[in-house]
Amino acid sequence: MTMKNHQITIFDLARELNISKSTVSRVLTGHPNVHPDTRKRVLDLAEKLDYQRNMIAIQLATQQSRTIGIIIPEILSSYFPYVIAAIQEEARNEGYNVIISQSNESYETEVTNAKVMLDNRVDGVIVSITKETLNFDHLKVFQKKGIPIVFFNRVCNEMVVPKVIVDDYEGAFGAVEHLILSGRKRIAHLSGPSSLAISVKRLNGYLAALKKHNIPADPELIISYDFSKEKIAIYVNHLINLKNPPDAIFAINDPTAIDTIQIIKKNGLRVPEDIAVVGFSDDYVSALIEPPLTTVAQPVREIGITAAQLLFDQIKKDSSQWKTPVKVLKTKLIIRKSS
Amino acid sequence: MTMKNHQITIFDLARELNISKSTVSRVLTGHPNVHPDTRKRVLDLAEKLDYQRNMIAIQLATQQSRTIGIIIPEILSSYFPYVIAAIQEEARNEGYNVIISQSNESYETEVTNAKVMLDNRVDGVIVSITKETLNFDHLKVFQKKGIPIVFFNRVCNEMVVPKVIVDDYEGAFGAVEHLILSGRKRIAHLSGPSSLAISVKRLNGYLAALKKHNIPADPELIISYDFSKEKIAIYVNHLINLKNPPDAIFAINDPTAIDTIQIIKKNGLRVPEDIAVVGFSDDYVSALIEPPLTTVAQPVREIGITAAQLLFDQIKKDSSQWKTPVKVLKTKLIIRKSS
DNA sequence: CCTAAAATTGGGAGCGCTCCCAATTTATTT
DNA sequence: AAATAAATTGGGAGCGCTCCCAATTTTAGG
Repeated sequence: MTMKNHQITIFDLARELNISKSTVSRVLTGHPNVHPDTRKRVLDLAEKLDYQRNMIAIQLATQQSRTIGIIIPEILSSYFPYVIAAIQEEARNEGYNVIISQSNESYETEVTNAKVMLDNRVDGVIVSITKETLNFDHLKVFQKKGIPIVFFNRVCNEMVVPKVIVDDYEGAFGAVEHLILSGRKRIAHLSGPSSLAISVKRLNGYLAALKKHNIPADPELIISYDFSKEKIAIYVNHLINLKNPPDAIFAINDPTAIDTIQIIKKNGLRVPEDIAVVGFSDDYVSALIEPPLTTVAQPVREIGITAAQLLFDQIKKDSSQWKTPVKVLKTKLIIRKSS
Repeated sequence: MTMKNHQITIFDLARELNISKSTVSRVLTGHPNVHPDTRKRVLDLAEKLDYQRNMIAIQLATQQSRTIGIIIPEILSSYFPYVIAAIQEEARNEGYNVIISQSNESYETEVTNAKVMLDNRVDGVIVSITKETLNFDHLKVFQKKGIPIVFFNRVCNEMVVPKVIVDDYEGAFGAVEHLILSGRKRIAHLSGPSSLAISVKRLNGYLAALKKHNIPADPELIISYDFSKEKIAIYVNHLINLKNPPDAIFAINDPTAIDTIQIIKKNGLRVPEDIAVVGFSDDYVSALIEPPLTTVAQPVREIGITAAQLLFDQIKKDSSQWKTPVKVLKTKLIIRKSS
């Protein structure tokens, strides 16, 4: 029961200056047609009275929330915080607020979050889906209502809207080729859930690199998993104990790669001597672990900025002029000691 | 220019059912005094027409934004994301939205962000200040306007409001005592800016531990720095090259400790054999680096939950009943290989 | 000095909803 | 069946602001 002391409104300012609220509104919104003297008087009084505009009223009147939403699967790895930071920066420049929601990799939560965004009348959303998301009705609603939506990282294939991704295929290809060129013969791949396009693309990059170098793909060495921490140990141990174990592991992402390294070490094997490991994303941690992780770096900042720009492009234009570009950004292989 | 297709309002529902908007409003807000049949008819139609309530209008009418703000210095280390995740969870349970803003350790930005929160009429804020924040007028405004505010981690001493902190003194004391008990004689301390209470408290804990064990504090071994990455190398190198160098370093936080380890290693010295290192916070990274970092763990989840609860306590009560508890949570020393 | 044009201001409806109070309908009691 | 109480509904003002259109004032032109 927040007892708000009566707030100062434009009407108060108007009364005090003996002018109309319309005029006050004009100067406060930076409208040009107002006498310089009047403008000054209003501004001075607003300053003096510590007037604070009520965005909620403005939003209602203008039918714009000046808020964008970000829906992401998690915030605890370093990839998303960096992207978010970049998005927020762009949003601030445009004078927009940002509502962030984590889905915690849960489809249900993602649906709820989308609903909340809708309730709050966001002017646009930037989303990266959960590993569980197979149905996209909750996101198509935005399209249907004419609310701009932009995907990044984990995108929805069946929706034709702007997207920002990296060249996962090429990134994976480069990483695996690097392993091959450094003499690895049996390269395993810890893949992600096949529902995610990034999983498939990285897997394809992996397969293509093998093929190019005439190494037959061994199904035994390809494991698709659902990002659950507990499972990694099982899979890595399984790989290690094969009669013909891998001499390298290419992991779908850095957290997986890092855990993989821990488990390999726990088994008394050495990285990279016995098994080389390569990850994807260049998390903040990756340079710090022992051995430092070879990984495919993503331009996180650029991803965030691009996504935000694509969104604001739409927000500013009439929906009839919307384009649906898919920006594919370049990755960069960072070779460290783990390979 | 988002072309919003005319949205369905409670008035539309009312007209369709031939009842008044008041009644529709009643059922939609869960008001009890409404005939069950009517309730059902309204709910069914709302469902059928995919009615979506307009939170902005509700906010204006009720004078409540149902939004809380979080102001933090940064989001890129793992401490804050964890705390935020916990706060968001609590907020969701209470039906509140969350606006997050990073100050990037800049006072200016913090002031701007506070203003944005005010513009958006947040019902409360949870804040952790930047290292630069010495003036608190921008935060006192919340108090003045009767908007609940709760501090955590980096708190403002001159404001009497609820706070959530950990026992920094004791945490530091325990960490340093641990170093002493494991035989270290010359323990340096990389402290934070003295403007932050946590810096002072951790420093005091450090000093107290030395005192207890009759080790004279050597000013040469105590360095206060401003969290700037570049400086760490300078300071650590300086310490190493003293005629009488330290055999242990207690760092104000984990990022500092981690960088310290890197620099020590770069100098050809071993951790912990030559110099032991202890950090503070138990960042996600800390267990993964080589050697794994001994650190003082903070109950991040509990911190977030507690802060949120303290905030909602106030939001729900009249300001006359506000209490100003300072919750001091326990830390836990996690001993790993770096000491 | 009068008139037309330009600049500036005011009035008022409207954004979608809540909530108080009064009106109406239904149920209860004697 | 009348009178009263309880349940349900409707009306309308108000939240703080924007923005269109009309009114007023100022400036320019002849």
